[in-house]
Amino acid sequence: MKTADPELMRAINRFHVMDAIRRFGPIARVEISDRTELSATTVSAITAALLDDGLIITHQLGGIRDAARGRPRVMLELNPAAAYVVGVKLAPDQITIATTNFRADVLSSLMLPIRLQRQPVSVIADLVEDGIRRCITDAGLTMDQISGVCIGLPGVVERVAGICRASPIFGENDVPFAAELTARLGGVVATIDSDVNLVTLAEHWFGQARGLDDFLVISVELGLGLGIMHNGELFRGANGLSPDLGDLMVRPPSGNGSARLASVASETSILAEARACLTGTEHEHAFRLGRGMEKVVELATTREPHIMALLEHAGEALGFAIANLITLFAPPKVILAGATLAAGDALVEPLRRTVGELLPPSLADVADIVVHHWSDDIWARGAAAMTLRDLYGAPWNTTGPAVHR
Amino acid sequence: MKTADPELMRAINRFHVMDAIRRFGPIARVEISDRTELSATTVSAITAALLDDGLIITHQLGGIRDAARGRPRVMLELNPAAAYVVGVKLAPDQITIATTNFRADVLSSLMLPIRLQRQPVSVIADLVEDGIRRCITDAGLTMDQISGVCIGLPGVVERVAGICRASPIFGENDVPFAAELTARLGGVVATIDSDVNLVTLAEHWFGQARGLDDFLVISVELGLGLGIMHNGELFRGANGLSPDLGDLMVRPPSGNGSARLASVASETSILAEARACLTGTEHEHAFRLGRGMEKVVELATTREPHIMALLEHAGEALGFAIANLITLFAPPKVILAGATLAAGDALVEPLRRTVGELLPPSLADVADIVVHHWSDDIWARGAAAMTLRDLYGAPWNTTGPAVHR
DNA sequence: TCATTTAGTAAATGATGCGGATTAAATCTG
DNA sequence: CAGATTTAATCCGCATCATTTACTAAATGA
Repeated sequence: MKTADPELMRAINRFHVMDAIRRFGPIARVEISDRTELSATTVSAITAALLDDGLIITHQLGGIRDAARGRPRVMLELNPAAAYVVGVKLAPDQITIATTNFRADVLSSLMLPIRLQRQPVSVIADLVEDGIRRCITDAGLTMDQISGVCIGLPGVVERVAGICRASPIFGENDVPFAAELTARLGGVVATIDSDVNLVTLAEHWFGQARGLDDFLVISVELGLGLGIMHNGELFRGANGLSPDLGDLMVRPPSGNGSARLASVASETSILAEARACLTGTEHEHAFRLGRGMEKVVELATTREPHIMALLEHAGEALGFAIANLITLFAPPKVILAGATLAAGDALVEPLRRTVGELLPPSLADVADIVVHHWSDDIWARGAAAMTLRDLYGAPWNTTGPAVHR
Repeated sequence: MKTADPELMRAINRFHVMDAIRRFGPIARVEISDRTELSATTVSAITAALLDDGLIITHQLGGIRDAARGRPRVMLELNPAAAYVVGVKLAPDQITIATTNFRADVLSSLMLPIRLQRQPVSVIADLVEDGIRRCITDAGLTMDQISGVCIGLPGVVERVAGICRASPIFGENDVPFAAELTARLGGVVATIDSDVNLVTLAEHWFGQARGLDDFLVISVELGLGLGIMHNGELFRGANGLSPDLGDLMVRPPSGNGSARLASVASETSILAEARACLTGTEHEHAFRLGRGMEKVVELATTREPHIMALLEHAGEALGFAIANLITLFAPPKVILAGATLAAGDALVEPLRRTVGELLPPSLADVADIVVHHWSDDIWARGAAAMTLRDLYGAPWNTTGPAVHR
């Protein structure tokens, strides 16, 4: 049970101030005071401590002066150099890594197209470690300047325990991957999280859901993921487990029995089916080269009937699941993200149609379904943001209960 | 944005102390101090204020003395007479009302078997008002002693706005039922909430989920409801909407297309189908008398094939939905509640089997599915508890930031 | 009777947020 | 160009609160 003492008070208010500075860029103390509804005095005290700790910096010449009179505002912003973090995104066929500063600006990024599946955990950890070290060097930094590393991966992840319960990446279950990496990074703490949670946070911080406190993110990649933002907080299941959307059961395309969503609508299943129905055609070659998805996208633009039917089934299955999620959460926005969405309307149109058909009338218009095409390193940026989020809220150095120096 | 000030601190700690007293019955200050991790002094101060306000009372003669030496503990407990509240549960065919004291002990209860469907809102409000007044009188109280009224009803309810978005009870949507009743009760504030939320809270306070901070409640009555307890808090969708489980889409029994869960597994649908397949038999009469569910239960015990098949379909559909919910929330416990469960294993066994079949292996054992048969007035007790919960947390009289008198 | 033990309270201390007065730094005005 | 005005930020004093330390209360045990 968290007991409320003055220290907690300070921590809460400090977080609010940090959050306002992060969200509203260079911002004057008065405006922080307005937005947070804290008194000017309190804001002054907190920002003084933050400046003292080097977490924020002043930015004289405020630029736009709203009223031409009076003492000019001193703008405050995050000190980009206050901390550096690394974000990693693991996908079955590629590792993406990004180094960012305290403002979540990407300083360097790295993409390693490596097939991770079937590799032992230690090999994967080695690859990630090498990539992280390389990426840090690329950014002109050294390991001891790094405040934290966050690794996002598909599947069921228990963040607080640092354990990956199940993932297409690992052959085994219950992999303590956070500890595995922390051990390799010489004192730098690594955390893990579900990859969708990272996109969800990224959407909240930089993306289409800025300022929106309730929304869902559906990631459609080799696996399927669900991120839930609820009341401005990432929703995690009991024990901090992240749900795996692919494990949801849906109405199958054959119209008979039931099927796991992952077996109908994930990139993995789409590729497998596409390959099956294109065997013996001129297109088969692309699948052997690992260029299957490009071929599917290409054939979708030419409206190849088999592919269209296949994508329609996938879209309908996703629509079924999403309709149920909207029924449960009534979110004002649903964001679709992930590489598979390159297939475009052939996938998304049946999805929207199915959601429209299945949603109860009372919820017909609550959710705005949007597609967000993102570059790969943004996922890694989301991972970095996850670490920064902890740093912002952490009892930082002396910013805590006023250690006198 | 909620700013943290000393007053908030006090409110939080006061709530923790109240919660400890509520949960652990007669309890000494030392033990509160242990459990809440607040200092003995703080507990002393807070309990003094609570005593002063009459919210708790001392209970000398502590009873069991753990160590035979030392100054005896003074036990504290909720003052039953500190406040009285009324809980109401609306079902399509009956109104249940209960008056409780501050400890949520039921003082009087009332059950009105009235068919509410198709009645105009004002008529329903009149009926509820009359029932409330009657129930208060039965408890030996008067209206001005009542601190609050909470009405639970099936469907989609927006608690904070006091609006029922959609319900089988009302013919219309967006009914401002809370305002409707508050206007009739002469100053006593009425709130509304989804009926499952009330059971969920009741399970958390008095039921099978005491001390459990994550669990789901599935209510199977004329309608279907879902209650979610997450991190010790009732989970509500965006805008404070409560989800309606009946609107979820499931795999239909015919194995083709998809169907709304309510059309397969609610008591309404079960009765309709049972009536259809029993037309022309000796059993038909029971349905005309409105005794359909009793007849279904009776036939289930004799394993009548039609009924068994029907209940099996319903159980499978529920299992499908519940498997998906477990995938999403990974709750350690799922509680099934509601009148329809009287059908027993004919319904519950297929449900368990389906959940077992559909759950991904990684989640196979996380959730314990239990059935809870409850009497009707317990639902109303849950409604009362919902009001008490607000009272416990409210800035009470002078217990707030020390108004000097 | 008096030491011992446990429960509960009082006084002192320090952290915190807030309101009102004050200072700082610019523009406006005559 | 000097003083008035305006807006931003800070200083000072106060009230609240939780905590630590010392103390009192009320029982048992020797």
